Amino acid sequence: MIDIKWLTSESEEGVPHHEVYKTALINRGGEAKDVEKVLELNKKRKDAILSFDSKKAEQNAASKEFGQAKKQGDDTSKVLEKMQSLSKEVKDLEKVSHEAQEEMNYALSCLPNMTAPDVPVGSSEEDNVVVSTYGEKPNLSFKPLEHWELGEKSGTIDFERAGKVAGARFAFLKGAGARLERALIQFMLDVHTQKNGYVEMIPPLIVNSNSLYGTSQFPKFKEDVFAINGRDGYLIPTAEVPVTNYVANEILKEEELPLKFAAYTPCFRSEAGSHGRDTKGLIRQHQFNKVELVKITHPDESEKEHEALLSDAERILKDLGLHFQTVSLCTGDIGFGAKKCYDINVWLPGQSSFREISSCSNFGDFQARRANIRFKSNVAKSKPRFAHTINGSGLAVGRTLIAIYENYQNEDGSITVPDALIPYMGGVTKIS
RNA sequence: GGAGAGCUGGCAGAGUGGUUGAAUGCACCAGUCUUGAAAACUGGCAGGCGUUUAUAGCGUCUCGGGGGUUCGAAUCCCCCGCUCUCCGCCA
Repeated sequence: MIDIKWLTSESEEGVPHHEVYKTALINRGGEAKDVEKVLELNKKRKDAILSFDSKKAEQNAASKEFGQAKKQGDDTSKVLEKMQSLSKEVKDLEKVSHEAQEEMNYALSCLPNMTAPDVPVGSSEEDNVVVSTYGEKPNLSFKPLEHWELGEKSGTIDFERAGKVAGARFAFLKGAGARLERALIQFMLDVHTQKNGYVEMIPPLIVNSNSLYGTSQFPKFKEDVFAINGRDGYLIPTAEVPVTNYVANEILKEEELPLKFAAYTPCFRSEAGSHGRDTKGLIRQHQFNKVELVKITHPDESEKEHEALLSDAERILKDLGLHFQTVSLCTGDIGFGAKKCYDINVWLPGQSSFREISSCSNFGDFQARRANIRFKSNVAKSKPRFAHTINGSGLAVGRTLIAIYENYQNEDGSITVPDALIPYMGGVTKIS
């Protein structure tokens, strides 16, 4: 959520912040009129609050008097009629004020976050900026296969039967393929908890609409999640939702920041609107496994913690010996709530392209405002402040499995297990 | 699924229609005392919104959430959520 107070104020140089925001919004592909609308609704809201407050003050004073008169046994029947009409007026004004606040809130909650100054300006994926590259393409002396070919050949990934059982965009992992998936989860969690200092968490896989609002999937992206019948419940599209909302509506102690959580969960996405994209293979599934990293930080530390989280995620790829690029997403490609975002794109020889395997975002206070995550220091009279939230995949497990299949494939269609995973594979060193 | 009890400030816990945003205790903060600490004592200590230069003042809202009754609701009524106890079922 954009801070409405910030939006309606001016910078020290006298530049109205709504103009600054408008520029940022246009860079993201938004429209300036959405900002105008919010400003207008905000004015309406303030007026409504003002008239309610003053009428209510009138009523409160009269009511107090009334109570005292009644206590003394005075005749109150004369004023009663006046009080009754006053009461009705107050109720009407209250309703108007509630509606005005909700209207403004809704419009405001549909505005994306303000991007950080160092986010590259651009209109699409093409304009993302590569900030670092690790490793090199594997030197394959044969024409590499795509991962689904390898999966089908080894009998470790079964799309066809998944279609029968569940429909499109599902898969069975089988035998050594399933084992590799499990090994990856274990490996990632071990690295993050033992080496990177995260606290492991297993969160609920079903959350309520409030939580989805808190992390800004709602109200704008409602169609992307699966709803549970008969209750206010949705399958999580990412562990970011339950784990970030873990501290929703809380005032944390300054000294306990940053909170660092690592959570493995399956993730569920309806993929509405992506028909025809990545229909083959494991790239885009309705259900996939992910190890998610979440940090709740002090505002002054969030940039630093964001960079650190990125390298925590990159570490997994380095340990697995995979070639990747880290890109800073441009204004046109960055997600709704992110202030700044890095994607890690891993090299897939079968597809002969880099594919996203992690997305690490700093949300600033955008989610914290919605989920009401605050912290306070012990210093006298210090006010609670909004924390910053950061999250990133560390990593998408299914896509990591793909990367291993394609990068570690042999000419006969078998896959060599990378060294880092051998302790987790129960003796399996080759998938065939 | 059935029956009952509850949900109040950071925590514990009073309060059952009229200056109650809320007693008290703990925690926390500031200070006095002390070589220092502890103890004791003194004072402070919820958040949102509006107005405002203001973390001053004033107004307003908030006692799980929403609605209702009333001149007036933490207190009465209805709906929803959650927690606990007992029974049933169950990995």
